Amino acid sequence: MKKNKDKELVGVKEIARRANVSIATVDRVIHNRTGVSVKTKDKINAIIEELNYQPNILARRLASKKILQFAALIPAVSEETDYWEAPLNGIIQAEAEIKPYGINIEKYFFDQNDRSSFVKQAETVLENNVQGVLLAPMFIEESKAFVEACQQRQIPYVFINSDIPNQNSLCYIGPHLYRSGYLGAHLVSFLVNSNDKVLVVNISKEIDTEHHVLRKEEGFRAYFADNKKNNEIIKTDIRETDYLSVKRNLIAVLKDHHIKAIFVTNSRVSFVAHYLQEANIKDIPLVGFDFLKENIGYLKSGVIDFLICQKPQEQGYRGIMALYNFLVHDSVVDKIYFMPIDIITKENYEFYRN
Amino acid sequence: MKKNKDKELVGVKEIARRANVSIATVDRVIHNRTGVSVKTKDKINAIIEELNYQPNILARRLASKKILQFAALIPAVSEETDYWEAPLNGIIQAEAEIKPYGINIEKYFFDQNDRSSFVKQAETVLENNVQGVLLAPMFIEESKAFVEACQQRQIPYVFINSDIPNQNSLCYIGPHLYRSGYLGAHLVSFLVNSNDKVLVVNISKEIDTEHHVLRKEEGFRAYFADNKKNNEIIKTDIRETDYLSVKRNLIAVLKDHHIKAIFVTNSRVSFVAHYLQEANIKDIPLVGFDFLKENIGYLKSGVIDFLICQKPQEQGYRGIMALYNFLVHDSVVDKIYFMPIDIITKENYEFYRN
DNA sequence: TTAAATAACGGTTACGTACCCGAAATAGAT
DNA sequence: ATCTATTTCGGGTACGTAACCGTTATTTAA
Repeated sequence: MKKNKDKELVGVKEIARRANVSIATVDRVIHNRTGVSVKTKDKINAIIEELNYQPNILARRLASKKILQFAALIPAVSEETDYWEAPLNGIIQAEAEIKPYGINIEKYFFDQNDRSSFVKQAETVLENNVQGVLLAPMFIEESKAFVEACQQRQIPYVFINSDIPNQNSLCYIGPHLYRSGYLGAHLVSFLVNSNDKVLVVNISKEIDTEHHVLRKEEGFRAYFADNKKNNEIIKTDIRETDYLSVKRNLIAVLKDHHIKAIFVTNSRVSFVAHYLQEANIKDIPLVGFDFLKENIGYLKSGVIDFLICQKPQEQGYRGIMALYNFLVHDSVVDKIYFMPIDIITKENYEFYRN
Repeated sequence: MKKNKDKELVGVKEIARRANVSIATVDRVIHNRTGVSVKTKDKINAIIEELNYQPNILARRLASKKILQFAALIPAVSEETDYWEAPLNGIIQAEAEIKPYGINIEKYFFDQNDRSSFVKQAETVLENNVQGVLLAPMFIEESKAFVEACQQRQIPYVFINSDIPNQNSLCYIGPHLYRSGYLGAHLVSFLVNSNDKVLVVNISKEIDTEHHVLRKEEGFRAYFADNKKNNEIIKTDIRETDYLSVKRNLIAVLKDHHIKAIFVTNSRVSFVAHYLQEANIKDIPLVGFDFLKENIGYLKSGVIDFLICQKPQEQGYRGIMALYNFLVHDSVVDKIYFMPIDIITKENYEFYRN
């Protein structure tokens, strides 16, 4: 079974010749359109199989003037957090890369704090008939409804940043939340002694539905349990995302407990850092998430010791490329692609790429 | 100055029409071939400028049957270390991605311990006239000679894994050695107390010329100096890369000094781990480099605490893509692309991509 | 002045695929 | 058997660019 390296320039023309039919007929079976008898269809398929025919993508995309339309349905960058700037940049990067090959990407932004804005944008996506969708399924039920509509229209869709299992998505690209919390605990354990009290801080308007926050905390606690560390773990939920609320809450908790390290389960860690700096508290190590500008600032100044990051930009990039590879090269894509769990410190942040 | 979004389908035909010349003439000035008067040439160039003409890559690569030949000149995977398997995989990955667009990559392997094998392979590259070269310039002088030959032939070349500055390479893609040693020291500092003795281990046949090893040690020491830590830093150079030599050396050093942590400056850290395990030494933390199978084994079992890694696979991938983007899309590429300095632990290694 | 060489350019085909349009073959209806 | 549908298929053009080859205009040499 030797490879036919140099012989791999078989095209529809050769297939047509061997099958004693015209190019048009071959084209019909390739795109399994109607108008071909079963007999010739089988014959042509056999030849395609035998020759291991690979369509020339260049010629294909050149000939078919149609350009593929992708939709990216993600949260808008808000004043609250510019986290979503990163995935957006990844999407833009992918767009630049595959635009020459006839792909266009339309972005649809919704408000993370407003379910209805998601629904509205989702409807717009369906109206502008697109061939592929990338979305951040933050609102579970609404997302389920949306992807069902996609399924009916045979539109493939990929999830990024958080997953909804068993929804027939083309794939999920994002973090393993539990394990990132687990790693967070590992890092914290470097910074405390046994029996030191540790504080977990959740800052989110919708803590109960935000699986991000919940699963990370779960992983965090699991680490201490698994490693038989008996540090006491205090926890505080802060449901208002403005600085003053965070501050008020922290003052109360730190007064009640002699905390030796703080773990913040999301990117709002900069609020905590802000408070620690303001209160001139220097002996409480701080670990949090995400490569945001403010967070990096506190990392540089030493207020934050570790940031855990999961390449949000690459998530956007890979999400688009998954659609592209599936639709254009029709290659198979991994159902789940967990992003690496990166550890950012003062010493390596300048080399990090989100 | 509004973008001409929908109007971006100007081709040579339109240019020819506006310039009152034939398509062929336009083609001549685009590829600045001879046979065009200065006057018409200028006119056509002006129109190209004005219309912001972007050649259609699909049509271009389809029409010009010529396929670009790239050469990858890297060390062979040896029994000593399979480090170079990773860059090779990255190269193969890039190859698969751009093969449909008419790029072929020939791999040339040399023996890291044999300069002459490098020279020989380099000559072969020059004979098989290629359009772009990716190389690991391990042997400085020989590499300089080679890239000079490339320059004469107008062949662009990129360095990976280690750099030789001021050699007009298209770019360098690889680690910042000094900073990775610096980070290594930071990690070690988590594992020791002040005044603990720390051991630096260099394992390499050519320590004096291996800037990898040297610059990392430099960065390592700098961290302790910068942070006013007065841990004593012992250092041992092991110039034989077999396990027994390493073991003998370690026994001697550990007997003379009361070492509290070990930092190995390259991927041979598994030898040290092997010894620590064999000797049943469990209280000496170990930090080293690279995501190799043996290293990961010791990371899992807890003998190695941290691995620092710089995505060798991605280095290969990006190196090829730099050539591709330069030659096919003629886009500008960054002169230097430092890889992120990744921290691998027991908790996140499964998600790491080399 | 004429032939020859060179410069400047146009016509045309080819690349591999998509798809329209019409022709031939077959089937069905009367 | 004749006529109309329908199925099945081939011819041909288009996509945007590359490059060969031939033609005309211009210059140089003899």
